[in-house]
Amino acid sequence: MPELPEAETIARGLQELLPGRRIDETEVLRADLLIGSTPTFRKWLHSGTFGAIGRRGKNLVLEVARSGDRRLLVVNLGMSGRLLFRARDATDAPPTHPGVRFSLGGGDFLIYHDPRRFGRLELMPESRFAQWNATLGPEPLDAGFRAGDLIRALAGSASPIRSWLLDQRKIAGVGNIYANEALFLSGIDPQTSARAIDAARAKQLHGALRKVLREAIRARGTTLRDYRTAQGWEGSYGGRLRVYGREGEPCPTCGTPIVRTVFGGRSAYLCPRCQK
DNA sequence: CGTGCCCCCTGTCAGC
DNA sequence: TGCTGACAGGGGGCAC
Repeated sequence: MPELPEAETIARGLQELLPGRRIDETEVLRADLLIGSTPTFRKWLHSGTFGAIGRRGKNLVLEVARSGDRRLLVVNLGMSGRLLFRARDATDAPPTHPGVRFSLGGGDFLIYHDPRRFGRLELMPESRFAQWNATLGPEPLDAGFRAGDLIRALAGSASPIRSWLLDQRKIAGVGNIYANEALFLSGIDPQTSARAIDAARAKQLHGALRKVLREAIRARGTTLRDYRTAQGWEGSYGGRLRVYGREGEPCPTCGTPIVRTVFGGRSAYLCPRCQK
């Protein structure tokens, strides 16, 4: 579910709510969501204090400090995960599938909710975090990520470009929605081999990726079904998607009906006229 | 090592 | 109404 814009939106929301809050207790209702031992997870977090909240790719990164030590709570939301701040005076219905509940004192909670349980939480010491961080590709919105970097990276791979974009080791944070949208904007067929994309087209792809990711962040992400911000709100980018989920609808550029194909086990949406 | 396929799990919806 | 199959934003493991 959540790709870079959704994770960024959640991180920004939590950054307003969590820093300085102490964890009184951690309840693990679904141990299969954790990487590592549940008792260690609970014990270490007990009396820890949240610091800065950020994101790496599609993952949320929550700093926790405890008696001079610092660890990173890394949360991957899978397809249906939510990381919700629930205030003491919340009146809406509580989450239906809570997996981990952090008591913040004063009756406030941070709740990890995940019906499908594809998500994972891992509490990482600094060294482990550095090792994990190194497995992920560059951040597409970083100023240091230049068109030239993308052009060089594409040259080595025979994979279809859509599959290449989904590989988190190549670029961090791009998922199926924004890969399809960026390929539409740059006029590239999703099945094109990565190394068959010339420099001019790759430069367009670089710009398109940054454009759609920035637009989506401004709209607080795309809610198709499960995604919610930390405050429980839906994202509004769904109505602005150009091709994703729009099989049979007219291409916004030329009016040709959008086509859905399946490869690599997932749907690709494209305009057969605009994307060659 | 790179790549493609299957599977993890639950909920929802279309079609019969 | 109720059953069945397809499908969903992700990613790890395995065979080739």
